[in-house]
This record gives sequence, structure tokens and C-alpha cells, in this order.
Amino acid sequence: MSENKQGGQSSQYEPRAVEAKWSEVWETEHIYKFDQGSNKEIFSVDTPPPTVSGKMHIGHAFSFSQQDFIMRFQRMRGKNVFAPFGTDDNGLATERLVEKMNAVRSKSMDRQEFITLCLKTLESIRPQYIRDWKRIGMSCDFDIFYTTINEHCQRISQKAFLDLVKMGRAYRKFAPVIFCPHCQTSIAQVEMEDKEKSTTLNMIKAKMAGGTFILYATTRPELHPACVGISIDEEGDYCTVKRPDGEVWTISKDAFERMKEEFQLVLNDTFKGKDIIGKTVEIPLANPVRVSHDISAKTEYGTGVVYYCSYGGLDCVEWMARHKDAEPILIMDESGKYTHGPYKGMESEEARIKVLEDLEKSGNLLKKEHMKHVTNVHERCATPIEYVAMNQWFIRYLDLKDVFLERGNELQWYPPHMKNRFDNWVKGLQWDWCISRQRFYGVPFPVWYDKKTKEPIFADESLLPVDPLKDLPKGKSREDILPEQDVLDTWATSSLTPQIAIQLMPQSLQEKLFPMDLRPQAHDIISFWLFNTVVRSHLHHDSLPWEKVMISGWALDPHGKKMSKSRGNVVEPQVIIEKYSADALRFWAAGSKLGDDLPFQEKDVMTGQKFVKKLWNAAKFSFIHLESYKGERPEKLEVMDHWILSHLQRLIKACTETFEDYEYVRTRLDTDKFFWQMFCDNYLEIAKDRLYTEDEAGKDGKLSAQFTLHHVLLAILKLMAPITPFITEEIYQQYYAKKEGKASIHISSWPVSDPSLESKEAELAGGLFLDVLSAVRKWKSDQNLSMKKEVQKITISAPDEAKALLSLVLGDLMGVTNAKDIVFGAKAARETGNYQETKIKISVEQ
RNA sequence: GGGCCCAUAGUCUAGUGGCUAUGACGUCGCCUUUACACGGCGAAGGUCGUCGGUUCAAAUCCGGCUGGGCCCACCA
Repeated sequence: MSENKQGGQSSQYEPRAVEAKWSEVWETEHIYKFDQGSNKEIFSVDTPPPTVSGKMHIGHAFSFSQQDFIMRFQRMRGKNVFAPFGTDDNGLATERLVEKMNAVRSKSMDRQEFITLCLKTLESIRPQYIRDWKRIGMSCDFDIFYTTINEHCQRISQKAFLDLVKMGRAYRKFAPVIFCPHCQTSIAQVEMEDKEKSTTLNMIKAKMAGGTFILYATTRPELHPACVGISIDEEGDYCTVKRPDGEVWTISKDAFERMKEEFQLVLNDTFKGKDIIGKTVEIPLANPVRVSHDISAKTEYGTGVVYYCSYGGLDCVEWMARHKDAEPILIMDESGKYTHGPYKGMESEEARIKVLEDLEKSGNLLKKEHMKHVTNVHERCATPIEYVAMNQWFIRYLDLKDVFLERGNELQWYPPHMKNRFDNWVKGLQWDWCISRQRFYGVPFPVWYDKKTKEPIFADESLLPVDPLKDLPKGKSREDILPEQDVLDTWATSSLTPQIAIQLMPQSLQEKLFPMDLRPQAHDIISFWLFNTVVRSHLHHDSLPWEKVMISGWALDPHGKKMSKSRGNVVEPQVIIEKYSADALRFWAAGSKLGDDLPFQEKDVMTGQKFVKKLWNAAKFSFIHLESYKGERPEKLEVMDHWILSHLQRLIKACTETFEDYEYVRTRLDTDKFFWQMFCDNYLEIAKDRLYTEDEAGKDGKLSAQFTLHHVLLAILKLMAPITPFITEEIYQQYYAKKEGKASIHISSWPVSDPSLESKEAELAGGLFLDVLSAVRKWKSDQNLSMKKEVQKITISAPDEAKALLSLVLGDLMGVTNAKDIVFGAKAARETGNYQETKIKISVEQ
């Protein structure tokens, strides 16, 4: 290659080739291997297993990079880093992906066939998916690997479930769950989102004993056949009112005030809600119910009368829980269709139209009011969710809310305010944890039921993992039992990641690894993954799962909006890496404080790319001048060398302290600034004069500069190594690796500040030096002159103490300003930058 | 409705009591300078959201307001 210059080294940095090269070397040389035999202090990380979705997205790249900064820092600090890597590949997300990729529907397939298809599909995409994580430079030990569907995880998950059964913490109950009629499965609360829909609020009248009517309003009229009750506020004021045609209605007093004009109502009689409790109401299209009191009924809303169905919404579910005597009327099956009477086979939308027609015909529909309201929909298909009752397994934990709050207090949160989200969630908990899912693909419950007694039969622990659909309990035949069909909630398994990862290690190590040091994750799943893991660890081990949590923010689009496929503002990290390099993307990810969201701006990645190239060029320059350097320390340091070394010591201290507190952004900002301004723009320019010197007289000055160059560049590389691991490795390997006897910069030691290199005097002299240099540069700029332009004489007027300091650095000052002479005198005119305490002026003669 | 976070030049951002308020991108002028023109030097650009308080001193601490964002709840 003709563009190759000195040393046969290509003058251009080629990130693609270099990053691919080091990825491979790190893997084949096991650079990030957890050392099982070591006595070094362990730093164990409960790394998040990303959900296999085909491709890593930019939010992953953002938060995983931040985790990796910490892991790399701790490794360089001498810790034995335990960083497993897992993939989360069970649950609905995976089912959806497999259905989409293979154009199938799980529910219309044979169950075993679908499971086989899931496993096969995952096998084909998982390796590529994991490659994305290696590509951004995750320094996990990829040999400590799990997938949440593999045997190891299934065994641990099933064992933990059986333990909960023994403790009396797991129980089975017939109860409503959130159900998606489109996907025909129960879903988790986290899978719901709000969506505003236009609909009608319908006012209905129902006949009461004595020929009067009670009024209620509903947005879900199609659930009439499932009406289980009517409630009012027993302490509220209600009334009967008369219409012009003589019909008598019962509504709240508040409602009367609002409705009297529209319906020309005349007040008939007023009374308290309790006066009508127990009265029978003939609900249209349904069985009669009795009026009851309920805390959710308020006279100021609607008509002050509420009708409840099984199940119209969470309010109805809660109502049923409070009214134990009411029997649910189940009108929807697992296909999301109605099973009752004339509406059989219809879905909600269709039934709503039909029911309204029927109500109108029977004269029970008084009014349809168009309105917009927010409904819960399934995030994946935008279908409004339903509540359907089924047999479910739960983990009983509502009694432990205070304990969980205390666990939250024991945890160290980075950043601290993220604990509020945890507290907020725990305080708001109202339901035990439903851990069963009516799906095909997941970890099965290790449970069968006796056909006769319906009692559960639990699997023998020594035989785990089991699949009740295939396996049989000891001593039973297929005819005796019914297998549990449900699978475990994916969170029920992923809440065990510390145990899953640690149990991949020999028994002797397991105790040392638990509790772990750190859980890194993003803030969106504090109430799920983080909370659930705390729950499981408390229940199974009476301990926190880890000492600390670090919570990353989100990557947003350039305007600060959430990225989503539907908005079309998604940025693919693979494209960015291809265009700019993984280092550049990581440099961007280091640009916000931990926990803060960061808008993705391509220009910020470009800034990272420029840093990488600048580092490459600065190193190239340095190595040219270090060829003759043998590693010796000069007897006496030049003042300007001492100046930058002194600043470097402060930088090292600051970066170390802040990195310990997970504030990697300080290291990025401070080191970047130090590198660019202090090292490149100033120090290298200052040192050039001495570095290019070949004669004997300048030997000492050159050696001092070489020592400094060697030292400062190495420190910069190491400080930036956790953030930009590829370029720093590439440069390190070209020069430092052999000298330090390390296979990789990433297992070399983090810099330690050296007090002998600090000098207040040198820092002061250097500061004045830069003031003068800046003034000279400004003068040259004003004259439209090249910075290299030689000048005859620079006159400096300054107080004595400044003169004394500047006289220490006149040689370098002459070199960098290319001045033939520098004198102290009175006739200077131009002010330098530092006019606070030391009034310095200069003038320049061409 | 409850909780939390945020508000600094055109844009993103640093700065948790005291320097002339940081850096980058963008803008303008100049410099082919032998590591780098994806560079260098210089310039313009900010009443640090708003009102009040604490203090010798506030972008920084406290309170009110306004505007954004996130989570939870409600939504007959």
C-alpha cells in the first residue's frame, strides 16, 4: 500500500477491521474470563439477559455500554469480574417473534410442534443476536451463558416454584386475568398501554320493584349479560325524579342537578343511598340483581349508580373481590368470543353494536353520548384487553410490602432517586403476583392434578426439569392425572437470574458470588425485573440479591421523543456502528449521566468518531518520537512537562473517584477535554520543539518530553479504555503491551496518581505560559499569519512573581511561538487572558 | 389526582454556594502547520424558564408559578 508511511503502519485508522480483530482476539484469548481459581476480590454482576428479538436496538446499545464501562473499570481496578451473559427467550415476546418469522399462529398449531418451531427458530437467530452484543464490545464472559428456556434455567425455575409451594407462598386460585382477545392469551400488566378511543357513553335504565327505574351509564354495554351487581353509595344523597311522561327514575341528587334540564325532570323524593339497598333490579338482557353499597360508587359521577360485570375492567374485578357473595357470570372464553345467548360467537366490538340495538328496541337505552376515553390495549396489537377468569397460580406477597420497602432501603441505588419508583410501585401493589400464563412456550409448571380429587401433584425435585405434558409423576399413569397446561410467567424465571448465573459455577464458588455486587438495568423495568428479583431473593434466601443497582436511562430520538417502530424514528445501532464504529457509539453512550435519558444525535457519534481518529493520530505522532525512548525517568523534568503531568495526576484522581460512583460521564468529559486541549492542542505543540531536537545539547529536554509523552498518553489510553475499548487496545498493543507485559489494556491496571509528579509551581507557570501563548496566537490570528510564522521579539510586562515563573519556561515559549527573542519589559500592549491577579501584557514584533 | 425527573447560546450538554458559566455541533474570519483539514488559531452567540426567599455571595440551597418528560392511579 502506497499510503503506508513510517514503520509500515497505515496512516489511516480503519475501525471496522480493527474492531473486528480485537473482538476476536478478546474472545479467543479469553480476556474477560472469570477466574475461578483466583483469590482476587470478586465483582459480580447480574447482567441483564436481553430478550431475543432478532436485533439489538439502540436503547440496548446505550444501557449495555454503560454497564460495560463499569465492568471494564472494575476489571482494570484489579477485580475478578463475574459477568455472565444470558438471553431471555421465553415468553410472549418470543412467541410473537416466532409467529411473525414463520407466518404461523401458535393457537392454531399443535402445541409441541409450535414449541419445536420456537426452539428451532431461536437456534437460528440467537448466534447472530449475541454477535451484536460482542460487536459493541460487551466484556462479558460469554462462556458463562444461559438462555432462560434451557434446562438449567427450567430446573432452577421449577425448583424455586416448588420451594414456594412448600413455604405456602405459591397458591392456585380461580381469578380474572388480563387477556388479549386477539392474541388469545393472558398478558402481563407491563404489556398494556393506554390508547385514546372514541366511543359512546350509554345511559341505561333498569326496572326496579314498584315500576320505577334506576339509571346507570356505561361504556361497555355489551357486558350486560354478565352483569353481576349494581352499587350505590349508602351515605350518598339519592332521589326519585319524575319525567313529563310520568316515568319515575332513581339517580343521585348530583345527577339530578345535571340532568334535570335535559330530561325535564321534577324532583319527587330524596333519601339516602342505604334506603334502596337490597332492592331488586331487572337488568336488561340479564338476570336480576340487588342494589348494594360499594366504596367505588360516588354520587358525583355519572348517575351515582354503577353496574358491574364479570369483567368490564379492573374496577369490576375489584368489586367482585369485595362482594364475595356475587357469582361471576363468565361470558367470554379463551378465544376472546362471547359464549352466551344471542351474542354467542361475537367479539366485544360486534357485540357492543348488537347489544345497543337490542337495548334501544327494548327502550332501555336513554342516551348515547359520544366521548373520547382512554382504554387499556395490548401494546403489540392495539386490541383492547379483556378481563377473563381462569385458574391461576399466584405468589402470595401482599403481606410483605413493608419488608420489600425495607429491602429497597438496604439497596444502594445509582442514581439514588430511582428508589422512588421502587417505593411507589411497592406501595401501590394491590394483587398477589400471578405467575401462570395460558401460553405454549415457556417454562412449564412441574405440576399435575389428580383426576378424581383435582388436588395438585408436584414433581419430584430430583427429576427436574419436567414437562407435565410429556412426563408423569412417580407411580401414576396417564389415566390418573391431568397435566398443568399453563407455563410460568417469564418474570418468574428471569427474577432468578442471580441464582441462574451463579449455579453455573462450582459449588465452592457459589457462596462467594451471592449476594452479587451489582444489578445494572434500565429504569423501565424497575417495577418488574428489579422488584421481582428482590422478591425472589427475599423469599428464597432472606437476602438482597445484590448490594447495588445502577439504573440506565433511555435512548431517545433527536427531539427527545421515545423511539418506536410506529413513530418510525428508530435508529439501528448496527448501521451506526458500520458507519462510525462501536467506539464512537459507546462514546455517545457515555455522554449522559447515569439514569438520564439521552437524545440520539448523529453528530454526537461523529464527535466520538473524531475523538477516536484524533487519538490514533496523537499516538502515531507520539510513537515516532518514542522510538528512541528506553523507558528511563529523567533526573529533572522540564517545567512544562511537569505542568501536564501534574494536571494528569488530578485527572486520574477525579476519574477514579467518580467512576467508583458510576459517573463514567465525568471520565469521558474530563479525559476528552484533557486529551484534546491540554495534550494535543497545547502540550504536543510545546513539546515538538524539544522532541525534534537531535543534538546532544538538547538531550535532557528531549528525554523529559519523551518520559512525559509516554506517561501521559498511556494514562489517557487507560482512562478511556472502558469507554472506547477498541481504539485504546489497538494503540496499547502497538507500543505499551510488551512494555507492561499485558495481553490486553483491559486487564492492565487502572492508573494511580503519583504525588511525586504533582507540582503547584509548574501548574502556575504553565497557566501563565498558556496565557502568553494564547495572546501571541491571537496576535498572529489578527495579522492573518500562520501560527508557525517566526517573530523577532516578544515583550512581556508582568508582576515580578509572574516573571519569575515565566522565566522558568522561556525556552519552550520561544519554541512554540517561534520567537527569536522574548524579553521582559514595560512597553507591552496586549492583555493576556489572566488579568485577575497577575496583569500580564505582551507585544509582538514581526 | 399521586410520585419522580428535567428546564443553561440555534441544537445537545458540563457545572450542587465564590474563577471572565464548560465542551461539542452549527455560524463567521484566518492559517496548506512536517500526528491529524474528520485539523489548528481566533471571533460572534447566554438577563443559566419565571417570581420570591436564604446568604457578604445563588445557575447552584429553599418556596411558589410556568413549561416539558416518565411512572402509578382514575376514567359508571
